[in-house]
Amino acid sequence: MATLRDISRQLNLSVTQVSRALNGHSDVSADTRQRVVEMAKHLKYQPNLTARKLVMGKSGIVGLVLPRVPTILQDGLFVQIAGGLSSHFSRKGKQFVLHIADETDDIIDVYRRLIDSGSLDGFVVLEPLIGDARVAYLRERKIPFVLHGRHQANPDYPFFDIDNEAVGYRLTRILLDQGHRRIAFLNGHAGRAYVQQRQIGYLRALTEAGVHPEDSLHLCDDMTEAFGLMGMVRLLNDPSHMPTGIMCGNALIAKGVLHVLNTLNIPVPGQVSVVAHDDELPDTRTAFFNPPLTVTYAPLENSWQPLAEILTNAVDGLPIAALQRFGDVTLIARESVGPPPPSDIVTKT
Amino acid sequence: MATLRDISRQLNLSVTQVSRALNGHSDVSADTRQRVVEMAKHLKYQPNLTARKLVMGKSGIVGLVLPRVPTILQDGLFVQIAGGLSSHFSRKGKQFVLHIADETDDIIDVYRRLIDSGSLDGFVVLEPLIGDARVAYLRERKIPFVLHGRHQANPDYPFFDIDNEAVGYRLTRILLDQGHRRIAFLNGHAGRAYVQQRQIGYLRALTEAGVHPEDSLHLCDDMTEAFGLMGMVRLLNDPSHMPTGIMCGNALIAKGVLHVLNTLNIPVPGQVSVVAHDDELPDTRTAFFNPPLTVTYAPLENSWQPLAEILTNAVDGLPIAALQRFGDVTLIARESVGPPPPSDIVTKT
DNA sequence: TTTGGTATCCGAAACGTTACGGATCATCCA
DNA sequence: TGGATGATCCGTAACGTTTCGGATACCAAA
Repeated sequence: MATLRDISRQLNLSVTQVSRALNGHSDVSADTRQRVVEMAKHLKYQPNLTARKLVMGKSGIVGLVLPRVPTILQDGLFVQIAGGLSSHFSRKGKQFVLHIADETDDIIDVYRRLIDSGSLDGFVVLEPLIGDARVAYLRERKIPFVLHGRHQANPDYPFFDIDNEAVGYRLTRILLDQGHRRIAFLNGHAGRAYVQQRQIGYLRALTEAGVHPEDSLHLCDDMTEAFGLMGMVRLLNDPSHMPTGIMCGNALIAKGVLHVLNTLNIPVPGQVSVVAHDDELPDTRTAFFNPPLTVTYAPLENSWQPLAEILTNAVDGLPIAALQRFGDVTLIARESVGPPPPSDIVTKT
Repeated sequence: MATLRDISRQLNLSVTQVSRALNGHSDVSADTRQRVVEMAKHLKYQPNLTARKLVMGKSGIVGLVLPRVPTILQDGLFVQIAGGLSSHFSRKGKQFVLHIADETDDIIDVYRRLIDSGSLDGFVVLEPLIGDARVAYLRERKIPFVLHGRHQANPDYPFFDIDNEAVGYRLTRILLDQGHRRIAFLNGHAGRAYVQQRQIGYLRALTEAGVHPEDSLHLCDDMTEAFGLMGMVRLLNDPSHMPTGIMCGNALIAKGVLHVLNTLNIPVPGQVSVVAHDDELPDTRTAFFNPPLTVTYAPLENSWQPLAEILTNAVDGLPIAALQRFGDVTLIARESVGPPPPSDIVTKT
């Protein structure tokens, strides 16, 4: 509860000078600064964020708005996201708040209220859609934000993303290089930008290899185990077109796919090879799948720190170049990939 | 971005009067008030919360601190809690923020930092332990808070709770009234206050009925389906003491219990009767259990509004009498309860 | 006419911080 | 020695709101 004024009186200094000392300004002597800092510690001084915000126009608080109906929030993921962002922001001296929007509210209205109330400096935006309305609104109002992912190829706004086209391309190439020609892709929900980008990579790899893409082999749905189950069943229903390679948009889908294959005693990778992208979702360890899964690996966990850094920089007004970053994707080869069965090789050549 | 000053200039009034008009004070004429309100609407005036809180000393923000390791956070529950509280608080004109504490941090330190930064007016405290350290700390610092549950019988702090002793008592009575004498209670984690209170109700009902409680029939563990499974298996391992009635602390436990009974083809309620307390956890509909479950019913969902109201009142300094409320518990009789098998009745009488 | 009351309004201060422009003093070079 | 330079400091204003005490005008009662 101590104020700058308290410190200044103890030290026979002006409030101004104390403020400058504490904020690391230049025209304050080393000696004075030290005395101020010590006295601040002694009096347990905590800057009053409210007052600071009133004069600076910034609150030091950033937020995340999530819809109440959790599409991405299976199991512990929600906590992981909120916790990860929260701790990295607090490390940067920012408060992070999470706002759960009522399902009945228009999401843009929620942002509008939050912005108008003037207590948030910026936002983290998750799961961008193609042509995302939130992005459009935040850009229009010139509110700092950072996108987890992108919603167009070369954006002029801050983002952290992995190269999803490369993910699609590499997964496809793993299978192509083994000789597979009929490769299915159980991708994510159609509206998502990264889904589209991965599809582009997938198609590019196929056409490069002279394989004509088949629409029936590219399935889009929510990235759940259920989709993996249903999708795999659907593929099996058309034996003549049965693919020999399966790409899964995430580990949950792969779980469903493998469940079906294991249940039907279809050998993996003897008859069908499976690869996936692995975000390292909670309780989903691809290393312990049956068989252990070959994946492109980019833990979501690695996103929180860059997102926090980028948004912090965006709020501080750094140039756009400092606000765009890519995350690493590594390839982990395990035991779920092999050449296609001989019969299929013959069929194709 | 319009300020009080803007309105006052348009209307040839003082800033003071505009403020008073907008805040419903008394000494402002009806005519003036109307003009002010209209002008405010016209200029899209939004009160600057920062300025307001600076002068009033309150931030209008309340919070919830949760540990990152989610004990209570199975699946969608977390979102339900945060969303429910959030929307009810915003209806009361308060902002609600959620803070996920790092698992490494001492929880009290987290509260300390949050309080010292001065941006939170009060807290919602969930899952109180017996002799809860958070409660002690908040009381010591005289920070408003509301407890979901109590951690002692007649507390002098704000809380919302159901009568857990009655829950224990009523569940036990349902079974006693049918003639059961060996009644097991798969209760919750031992440190929790409500667990203790339910145990008290359970014991009271038993002794009232002249039944001597057996320690081996009262099991405590986390309220999960796994506990239901394990607990039921444990009970079955001692056939001589096999209970004819099972009480479950929540629906998840009951799910596990019924899973075991169904798998072993033990008829419910023919051989064993099962009752539970039902919080209406996400994805857990006791009406559709096999058989449909007789429960004491008190949806968690009903807690968020009273909690928001009570904390709001506490922050506003209302007397303690206005800050303690009980939630309703209703009894829903379904098909999981019947008399014990004849052999057992004979044995007992 | 005076007094008192009531309804309506206003100016100034305060909340705690930062930004701006200027002040003071010693030092240094011409 | 005069004037410029740089280091260090300070007073004041500002952010937008609420509150406090007092002002004004009007009307009824004495």
